[in-house]
Amino acid sequence: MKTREIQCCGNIHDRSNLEKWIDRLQSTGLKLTKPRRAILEYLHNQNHPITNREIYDGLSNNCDLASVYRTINLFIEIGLVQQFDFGDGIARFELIEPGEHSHHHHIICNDCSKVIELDHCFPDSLSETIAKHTGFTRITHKLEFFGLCSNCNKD
Amino acid sequence: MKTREIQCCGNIHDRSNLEKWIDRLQSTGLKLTKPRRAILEYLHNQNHPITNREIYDGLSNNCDLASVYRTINLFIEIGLVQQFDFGDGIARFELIEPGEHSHHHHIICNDCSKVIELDHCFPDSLSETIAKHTGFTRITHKLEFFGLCSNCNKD
DNA sequence: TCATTTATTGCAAATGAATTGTTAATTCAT
DNA sequence: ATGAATTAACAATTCATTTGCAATAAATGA
Repeated sequence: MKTREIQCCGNIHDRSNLEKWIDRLQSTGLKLTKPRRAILEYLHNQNHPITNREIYDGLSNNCDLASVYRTINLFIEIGLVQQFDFGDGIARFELIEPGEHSHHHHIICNDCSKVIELDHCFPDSLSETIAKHTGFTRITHKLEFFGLCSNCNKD
Repeated sequence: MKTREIQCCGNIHDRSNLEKWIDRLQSTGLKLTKPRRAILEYLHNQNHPITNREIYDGLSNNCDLASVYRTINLFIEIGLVQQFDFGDGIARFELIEPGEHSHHHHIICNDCSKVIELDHCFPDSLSETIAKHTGFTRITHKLEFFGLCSNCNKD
């Protein structure tokens, strides 16, 4: 397990396969509209979860804020986007690869809000134990880490 | 590690030591007002995290809603209360014992919203690994589980 | 290409959680 | 009991998010 550090000006994503997400959108039967394409492209250029307002601001005049909200909710429904909660009451969103292997969490600096994407997680055995003890099935989890980043840690 | 199942009509807390929380409140120098005492008592009678509105409704006429919000924020500041996020955009709160041993999470039914308190967590070594990999310090985490409870699982 | 159908957008207004300003009331120490 | 300081109530506000509706744009077939 390794950590993928995300830089502000870099991009860990393969930029060339934006088309893959457009295909995934169209394969659902939904229309490929100008706002949807723009939002998809904007999301694709990001390297950590962003808010609806950040999308709206980043797309100045291409799309109404309400449409961003509607589009993101739609993307979540069809499994294109995952929502993350960094504890500040503002939902954040990220394009998500299909299947299990996209599962990941983040660590957020309590001081400067820097975000690092993590590949670390606890073993499935924990969820299985909880399933046994509680009788719950189809168990998922939300997990985010918080702390002070190396910059903000300097006393 | 065992699971403490919470029943609707039972109460796992020792009801008699409400006084202990009142002491903790007064030891901070804050005034013990009627609303604060009522909120503390109401929290003490609960067995899982509750919303500000639930407190307000449960205290009909004893306290203004804005005062509930202010009081809960105060209780968080002085470490009497911990906030939990069940993913629906409404903050929930629970009285919290001082010290490490009160650390716990929950599993919430996606269907009926039933909540079970868990004593399970992953080992500290995970946080330590993340600390090493990211350079972050003072690492904490937010973790909640979701799934279908034994009642809602019946296909 | 054009018309038709249907989904989708933009705009404005509404919602709901949470916060805040201000004045009156209450707590606590004297 | 009295007075200073804190706190509560009330009303208004902020901010994220949702919704109703009329106008617009996308996909489909002629």
